[in-house]
Amino acid sequence: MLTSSPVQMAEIRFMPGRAGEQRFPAPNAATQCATCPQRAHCLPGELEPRLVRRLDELHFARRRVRAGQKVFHHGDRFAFLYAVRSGTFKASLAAPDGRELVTGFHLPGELLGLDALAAGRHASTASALEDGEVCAIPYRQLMEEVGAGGASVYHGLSRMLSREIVREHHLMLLLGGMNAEERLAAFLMNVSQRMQVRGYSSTEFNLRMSRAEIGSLLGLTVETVSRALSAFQRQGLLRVDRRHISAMDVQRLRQEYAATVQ
Amino acid sequence: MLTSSPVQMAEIRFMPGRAGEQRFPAPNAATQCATCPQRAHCLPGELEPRLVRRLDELHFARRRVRAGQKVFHHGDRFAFLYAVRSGTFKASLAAPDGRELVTGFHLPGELLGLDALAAGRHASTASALEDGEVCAIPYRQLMEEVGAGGASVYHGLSRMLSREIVREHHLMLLLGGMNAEERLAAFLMNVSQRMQVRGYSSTEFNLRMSRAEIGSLLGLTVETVSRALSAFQRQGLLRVDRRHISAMDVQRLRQEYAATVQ
DNA sequence: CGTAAGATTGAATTAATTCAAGCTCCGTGG
DNA sequence: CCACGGAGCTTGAATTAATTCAATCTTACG
Repeated sequence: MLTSSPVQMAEIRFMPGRAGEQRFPAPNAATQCATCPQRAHCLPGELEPRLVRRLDELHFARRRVRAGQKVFHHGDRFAFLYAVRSGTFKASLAAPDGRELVTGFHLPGELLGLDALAAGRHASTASALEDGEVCAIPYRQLMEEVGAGGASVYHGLSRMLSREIVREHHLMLLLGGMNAEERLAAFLMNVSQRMQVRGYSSTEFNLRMSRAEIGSLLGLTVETVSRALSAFQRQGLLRVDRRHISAMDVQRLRQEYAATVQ
Repeated sequence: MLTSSPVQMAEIRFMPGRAGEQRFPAPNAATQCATCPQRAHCLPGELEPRLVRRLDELHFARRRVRAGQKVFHHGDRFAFLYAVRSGTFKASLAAPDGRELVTGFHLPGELLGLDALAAGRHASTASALEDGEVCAIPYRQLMEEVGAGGASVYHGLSRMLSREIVREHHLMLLLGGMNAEERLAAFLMNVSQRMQVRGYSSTEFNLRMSRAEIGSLLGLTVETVSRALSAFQRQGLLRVDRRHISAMDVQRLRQEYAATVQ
């Protein structure tokens, strides 16, 4: 959802010269799943090494996406799934009244477009909250891979689909049964945990999205989000400086707002 | 979610003698997907006839589930997906504070347990709102089918997973951005539409769940659900008699509560 | 027929929204 | 370089929608 620093993140991913930060400093590293720093959290993380090599033979195209640009728009014909390679992305729906409803924020390794399989058209819109890159996975080719005996590719993908369902269950739980501060606490703990998994600090990070976008995800207004953040700061649970969160006391946050995180 | 009448529903499904209501009155009809009245809305609906026959060779076990009984409980080891064959089922999560949070109601043809693929354990609990039957689909065997070249089984299943994601998107949209009456209107229109797809009346049906369960799904209290229903009745949008809804004016409901339905 | 669970309705309370004002930071152009 | 302007954020006060509390009613079921 957010990175402790955009510069740092870019460095880890795109400067193969920096040994120690990248485990496989192969010359052409960045274009292959096998050597992608996100592979553990991404589709290949679900596959045996043999199949990852096969996946790489598909040569996924990488696409730069500038902040604010869309990866796909709802209604677009579905041809590719997108894996976030770097940056933070926002998935959203158009509400009947025209408003935009955020359904999730996506960090490196996560897939975009899983709701498109149902109807062959994208049901949501994905856009970049900061400059980033996605890998375009041609769905048809991926399926041919399944046909050619790579049934475990299917396993990996369906597990990611299922994971998305679980993620949304948690969001529903939050929307259906928690008050404003519990929602925000759950959100922050979720971000914290996902940052940690990716090797970043769990107590200090940058929110890449606006208060309004957080509110949209959590079913709250901007003002309520802002007030809740201020309240947390007043209680000494964290420090807020614009979009930078620091000194977050995850443990106290958890016990005071007994909320499950993804 | 609900049926225009339990008796009627049972008859259609389990009395092969009643010609005209059942399109394939084969002697042993009920045990085969190929002749199941729900097949169009279920997994086989996504598959070519050849594969449906193959699916049938797996001989899914049917399981009677009495009202109130569980199909599976969250935390259970995942081995089967369940297709609703008859009856109405409720999927729910245990909230951190112990309350039960309903995540959906499931009608014949819909799958239960799709959230279990992610972790190999059921993430939710499914129980029957009335006596009914489910087909237990052994997931491992289904996967072997994919391995043996039935890649379209994969397609069908992933489309159903994706559809579940879309369904939950709509629910989130509802929870995040609508007021009480809009939520209930969206819920009723959703039920109405699903009833219609299954060949029942879209303007008259029985709700199989309590007001509390509807409230849980919609993020509202029992009282609020009750008040909203009364308001609809006062406006002449429908008639309520306990759990029976009749004379529902879908069109007016839609225009007065401009809400998208699944 | 009596009881308990579910549903309805009203009144009081509260959490969150809406409305409104002002602040801060950032980029742009004078 | 600094001022200007706007977007995003914060804070306060008023309003409102929904919850909570409470009482009553209905009906399904033993």
